Amino acid sequence: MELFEKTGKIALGSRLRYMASNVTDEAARLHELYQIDFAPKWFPVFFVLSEGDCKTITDIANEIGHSQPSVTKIVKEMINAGLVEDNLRSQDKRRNMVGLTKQGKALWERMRIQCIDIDHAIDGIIQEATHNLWEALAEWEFLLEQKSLLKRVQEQKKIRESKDVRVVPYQAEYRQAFKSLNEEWISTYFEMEETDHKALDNPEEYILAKGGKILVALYNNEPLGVCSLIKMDHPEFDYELAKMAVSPKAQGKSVGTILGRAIIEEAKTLGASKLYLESNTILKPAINLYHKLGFQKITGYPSPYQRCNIQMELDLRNS
Amino acid sequence: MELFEKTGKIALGSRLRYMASNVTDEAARLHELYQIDFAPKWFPVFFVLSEGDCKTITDIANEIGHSQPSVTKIVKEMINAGLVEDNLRSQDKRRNMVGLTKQGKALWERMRIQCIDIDHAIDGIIQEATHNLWEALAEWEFLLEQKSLLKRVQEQKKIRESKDVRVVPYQAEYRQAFKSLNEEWISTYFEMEETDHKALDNPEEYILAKGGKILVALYNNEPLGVCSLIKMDHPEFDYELAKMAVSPKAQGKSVGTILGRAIIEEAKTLGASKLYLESNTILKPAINLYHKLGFQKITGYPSPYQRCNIQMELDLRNS
DNA sequence: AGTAATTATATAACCAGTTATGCAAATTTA
DNA sequence: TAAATTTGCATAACTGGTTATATAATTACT
Repeated sequence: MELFEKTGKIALGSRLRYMASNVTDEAARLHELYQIDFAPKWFPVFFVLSEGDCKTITDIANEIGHSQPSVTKIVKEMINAGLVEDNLRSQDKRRNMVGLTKQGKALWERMRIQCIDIDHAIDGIIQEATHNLWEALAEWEFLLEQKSLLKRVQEQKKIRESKDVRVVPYQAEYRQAFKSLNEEWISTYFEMEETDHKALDNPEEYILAKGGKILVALYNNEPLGVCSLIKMDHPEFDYELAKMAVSPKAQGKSVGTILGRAIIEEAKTLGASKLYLESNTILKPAINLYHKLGFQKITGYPSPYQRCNIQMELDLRNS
Repeated sequence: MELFEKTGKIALGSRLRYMASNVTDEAARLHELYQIDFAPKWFPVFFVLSEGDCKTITDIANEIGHSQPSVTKIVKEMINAGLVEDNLRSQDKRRNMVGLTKQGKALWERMRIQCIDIDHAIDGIIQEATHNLWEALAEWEFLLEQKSLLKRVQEQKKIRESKDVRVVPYQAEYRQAFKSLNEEWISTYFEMEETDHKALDNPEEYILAKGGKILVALYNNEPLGVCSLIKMDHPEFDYELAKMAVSPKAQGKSVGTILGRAIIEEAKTLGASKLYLESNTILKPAINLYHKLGFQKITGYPSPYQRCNIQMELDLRNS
């Protein structure tokens, strides 16, 4: 199929289905070649039953990775074909124990020969090819079990989108965003306090004029994250990292990380040696982010905020 | 799936189907991730329409390798979703020209980004894996087009079965087979002649007693092929290769070749230096076999058989 | 020009699987 | 020990495809 070269790997599913149906069609004709009256779809059930004892419908389904109703249907067909018997010995009357009939066992003996021929034929193709399809499938089953395709694509999306996040200094046009993004999370988890209102209603005066800094993260020119450094009058700490807020719309774009790293760089260029922050352990993603950025938990400083139950610091002289 | 390791490569079809369904399921969830209201099965149609102009149902079906009714259904669904318009300009009123709507084109632009992420994600798996599934599929498509799986298995069957063919010297128990196998082909294509009756009714006297040899090919102890060397009283030729017959039941087991090689070996151990045979060009498979065994066409010797229109020789001193 | 053959599509019926559901038997819990 | 839950299976309805077939429009052939 030429199409697959054009679409790219997004058509992997279609390509697999296409190959599967080709192979299955040929398998059907193979049974004719060996003059065996056998539907290819019976094979997995037939195989597990050939291993010996009788089994329940559900056990077979689990072993072959089909749904239970699918096995029920196949077993019914195989009973009609005389290959399989059901309701074999079991005291549990819900269970339907299924096993091969004499005829089924005899057919299996003939089938094994056919399997060997097919195995050789497929090995032949593997020899001819430079890429081993059989091994590739086994490997992919493993790799996708480890980390699903969905997860892998999600990661790619994040990488791509985070490339489109720009961090810019605060300007008057972002005052509304600075306020609403912060109000959103504060009023969701806590109550707005007096100190919040002061800083959010007039950041120019309460943050910038006092030597602080505000950064805004833009995605498609829309402000989706904000963050500020507030100048502290403290023997140890130069700035407080505060009023960090990221819109829920921006999830999965690493906006928090990008903004955090940018504000730390900003602090460094301002000549800061130690940063301080206060938060609440209820905000798990935020705490995780601070940790990732290098902040360490500290204790014993007074806070103007009621909601604060954790304090952290970042020593910039280390890095 | 552990099963696939146990069944061997005969389950290739199942394994492919299993992987295809896994990948397709994840694809469906991917569209959710990107908040696109889109059924994965629409993708091939959507893709070919995105390439530009509108197309007929049948053209689309051919391009994506689906049946025409499948495309009819998909197009209908996409019309309901507002992505596609039908009955676009065409003077031929049988044709249903289909193209993307504005909305469809807009969706394609968003989708392209998604495709890139998926491509990257799949490339990532390919990097992790040692066997390249994508390339393997492309290669297999090519190799199976060159020679179908059916044909390849047929070849393996032939190789295996020809190993079970045993060649043994003539014994009285094979007299009936020697006669009937020869009568079968002679009376199908020609008339039985006087010379035939003599040799077939009493091979001990007319062939063996005169220093000739008869070999019988057995498959599962059943005589399915016969062949004889008849001592010639001739300055150039030592023996005539004659009364070679293979049952139609034995087709695809290389019985003819095996028997031919055996009788040539026999002639060598008898010290023969040149073999002779007569046949008819109507028997193409036989002539091919003689050729394969090394016989060369010659002319100008008298024959007791009416049906003979070609004569061949094999010089044993060459090999 | 009229008939026959071909083409493009829609529709119906099927196929190999799925999920959803209901029922009876068995097991667990109170 | 009775009630609640779980288990095993059959059945029904759906899905994404298929083949077979009917019909209308077009083209080819007297």
